Amino acid sequence: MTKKTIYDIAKDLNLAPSTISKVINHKGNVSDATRKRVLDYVKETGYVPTSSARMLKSGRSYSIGVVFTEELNIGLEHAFFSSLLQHFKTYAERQGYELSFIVSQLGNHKMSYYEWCLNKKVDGVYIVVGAYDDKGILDLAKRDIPVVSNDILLDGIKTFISNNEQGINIALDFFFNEAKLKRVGMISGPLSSRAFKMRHDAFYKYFDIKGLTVNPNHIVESKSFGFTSGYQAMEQMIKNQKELPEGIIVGSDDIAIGVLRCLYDNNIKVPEEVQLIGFDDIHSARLLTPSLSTIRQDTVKLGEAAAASLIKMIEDPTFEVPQLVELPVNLILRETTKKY
Amino acid sequence: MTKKTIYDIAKDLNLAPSTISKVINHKGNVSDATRKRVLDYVKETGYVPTSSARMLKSGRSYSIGVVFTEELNIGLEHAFFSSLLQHFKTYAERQGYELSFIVSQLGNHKMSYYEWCLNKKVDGVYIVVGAYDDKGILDLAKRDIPVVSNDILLDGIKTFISNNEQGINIALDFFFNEAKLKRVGMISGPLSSRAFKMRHDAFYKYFDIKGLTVNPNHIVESKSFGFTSGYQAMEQMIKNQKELPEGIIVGSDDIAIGVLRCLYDNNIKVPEEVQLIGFDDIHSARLLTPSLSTIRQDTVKLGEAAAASLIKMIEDPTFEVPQLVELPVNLILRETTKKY
DNA sequence: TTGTATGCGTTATCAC
DNA sequence: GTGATAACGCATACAA
Repeated sequence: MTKKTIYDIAKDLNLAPSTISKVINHKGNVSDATRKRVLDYVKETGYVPTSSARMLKSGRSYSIGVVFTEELNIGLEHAFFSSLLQHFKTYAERQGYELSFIVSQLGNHKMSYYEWCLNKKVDGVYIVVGAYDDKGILDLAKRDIPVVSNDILLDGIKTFISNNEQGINIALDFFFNEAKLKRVGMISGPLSSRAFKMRHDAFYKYFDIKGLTVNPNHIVESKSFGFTSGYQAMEQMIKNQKELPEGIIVGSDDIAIGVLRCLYDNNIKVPEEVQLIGFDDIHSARLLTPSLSTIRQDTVKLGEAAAASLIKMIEDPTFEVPQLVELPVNLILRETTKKY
Repeated sequence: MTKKTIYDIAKDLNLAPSTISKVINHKGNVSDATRKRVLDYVKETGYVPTSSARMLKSGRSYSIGVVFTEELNIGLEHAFFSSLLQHFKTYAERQGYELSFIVSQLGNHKMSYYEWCLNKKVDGVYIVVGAYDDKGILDLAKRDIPVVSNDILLDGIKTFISNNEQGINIALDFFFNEAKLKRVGMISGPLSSRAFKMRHDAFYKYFDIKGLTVNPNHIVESKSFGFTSGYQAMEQMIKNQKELPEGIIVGSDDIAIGVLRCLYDNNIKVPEEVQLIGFDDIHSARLLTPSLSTIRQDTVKLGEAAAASLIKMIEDPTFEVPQLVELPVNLILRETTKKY
């Protein structure tokens, strides 16, 4: 099967190519009769315009470039970001947009993110995960192409993230007001990551406002994003002193899973001796034993908000999107915290 | 910034557009001097050919369409398939190919998978997960476009999957020969899925060959793919009789996690009373407590083999790929089995 | 070795 | 309301 063109259609229908084009694009004046003839023919034969020709002519592509920086090679296996991408994708596709991963090599041409965008004529860019030292992203942010992100905070990029401070606050409120704990600590993620930094700072701010003092032995920074570094961070906290915190907030669920295992291996009962609250609510959080209490980020809303705004920006360049949108989170109480 | 064309370059350099094109595509005869002039200019200005024009002219796109059927809406959050996609993607990108999710609507045009492929002029198709009742996939398989899959078995699609029978065999060998168990059962996934059916059949075949008899009370089919259905399947097996199997093979890790929890809730010790072997080795299998023994599928090799073959098929249409390639699996012993 | 001309399938601007 | 016709940016056969 070789592809039909509007020329073929025009010939078959005894019309001019331009008329076909008008019908397909709902433009110009065409009589109802011919319109129907064309539409019927199109439906019957399943004709679809060739996008490359259309792109070439119109400069639009109905496609969105996706930047998914592969931190530590976890890439799409990283549950939280996969989920974000999943929901962004679903929303965008419903609006008729297609997603393409941005790559830095096409055929045998090397190129920057921005060049790639120019080249593929993508309408906008979605950064799921990005590194702050990624030159390509810095460059992209300065250009006039619409860019949204669920991760990175940068001038020129519209960011949709969770309200990290609120999350930490409700978790601490739980520990102090509900659970009436005295000793509360934190195992944060690597502070080079903005989100972890925000959670870490929110923790200190809360203590500050409430007039509490942070016990430095109860604060450990996990060196990386995963299980192993979480395990090590907890080991370190155990070594730090004899008196552990009664409650620990962990920077992310991924890290919390390592923390949980370390506690188990050291025969420290959760939640009886130590209560744990993670962050994210990744899929496996509820599957663990004990299942993980955590601060849930709404990946559906996060992904959809990013998608909706990007599409608006694309379709109406005058549309103003705030630089930063913070969505509320909520506390999910499971088995790593006690019932009150 | 408006995009430069080979025309602009030609003008700036006092050359003909075609000369520029030749240099860029490493074709035809160009003097070293002019080649260098052009190359330098290109490097300096960061010129990149417009892909739509190039596609329109050459009919190639250096891109691969991805079908990722969203079973039960888990989509990219499904750890096993995400992992497959991840590795396929990495390999394909290294070869200069780009991945695009196949959608059924572009702008305001509805279309079939195949029409989409024609439209986007993708060079080939990769089906990560597909449903057998998906008309679009059935249609695609009949066309002359190269299609590979890591899931679905269909004429016209080259499939790369794990050797399910081998997996079941080594697991059963472990239970019978190493662990010397007498009672071994299975909680299979939904048999409507080909892979689960293969694992289920391999189980029976093994018993048959060894002259063993299957205790029907020790076989349960999980109704779905996830935690909850695994939990329910195990509950049912417990209700079935007083004497549980000493060893259970579970159709997938996802299901096994539910099984594990059910055992925990019923105060049945793993691995002391019941030993468990899952299938897949998803990322979280090793993070559980107890960590899950499982039959590991090599998602790296699986994804890469599919990518490598697809690209070969694209670049050399005469290249013959076997209809089905089965890759070896291996048994990962963790904490849901005893040490021997 | 280099330049010219043509066409890929559309869309858009005009005449008719 | 409809139909020529010229771009869009590139690749390629062919002429110079």
